[in-house]
Amino acid sequence: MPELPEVEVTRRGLEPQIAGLCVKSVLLGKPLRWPLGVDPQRLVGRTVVGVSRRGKYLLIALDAGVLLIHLGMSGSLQLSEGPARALRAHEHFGAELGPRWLTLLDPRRFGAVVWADSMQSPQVKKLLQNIGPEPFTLELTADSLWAELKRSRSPIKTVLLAGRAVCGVGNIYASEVLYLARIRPQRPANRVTRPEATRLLAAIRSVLQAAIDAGGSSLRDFRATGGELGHFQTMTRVYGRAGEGCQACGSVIRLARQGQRSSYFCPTCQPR
DNA sequence: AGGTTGACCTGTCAGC
DNA sequence: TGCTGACAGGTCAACC
Repeated sequence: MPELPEVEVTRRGLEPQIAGLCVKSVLLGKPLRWPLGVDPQRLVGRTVVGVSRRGKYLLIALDAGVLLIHLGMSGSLQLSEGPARALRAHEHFGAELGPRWLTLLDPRRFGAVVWADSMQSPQVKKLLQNIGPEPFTLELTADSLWAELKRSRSPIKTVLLAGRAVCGVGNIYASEVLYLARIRPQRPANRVTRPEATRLLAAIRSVLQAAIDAGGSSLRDFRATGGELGHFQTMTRVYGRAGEGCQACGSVIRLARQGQRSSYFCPTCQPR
């Protein structure tokens, strides 16, 4: 589930609540995508310095080392008051931070919790090396985005999901972004025009910012760290709306399969 | 090398 | 009610 907005909503909720707190205990549940990479006991005694984000990874910086957390398809972090307690169903990581208890709830277990001694560690570099520029950085421009798109003949939707041209755009927001930019998801990336690249970058920023402001999308189970549901899913213009009328022109929104993912688009507003 | 496909895992829902 | 298959927000290794 979690795309960049959900991860960012999580980060914003988490950082002020855990910065400065000391790790008192750690519990592990079933294995996730990768092993933790450290004896949980070595985390005990460390202090949280800050929480940042790179793409869809959350980075919890400790006074020694860093925890990388990925929410996968179904993960969310929950923070509650009170001491450590046993992990419940689908909770696969728990950390007692000062007076609080942080858990990763992830039914499908596509998520990850990885410890590294620093951001320079080979494992961290490997995990983060293929992540493209952050959507809100100034170094990402219509020109640089267009140059990246020129390099691929794959469908533009596929290229957005790959995260090399720009990171953080997942399956929901890719459909929304391409609708706003008026580009058909199936269009080969290298046939996106320069004016379209300008619209595309504006759409990426606009859609992701709106989703962050809305607290993310809670299609099934996403919740912010305090348990709040996001409501961007009620604001989508095409995602999940096959058969409905386009808000702009009234054409029937279509569903197409690309790879194993669903894409939604307006056949009139988004030319091939 | 770039592009495509399947695999990972579990829950939910529609259809029979 | 119970079974089966399709589908779900993301990567990543293995193949053409």
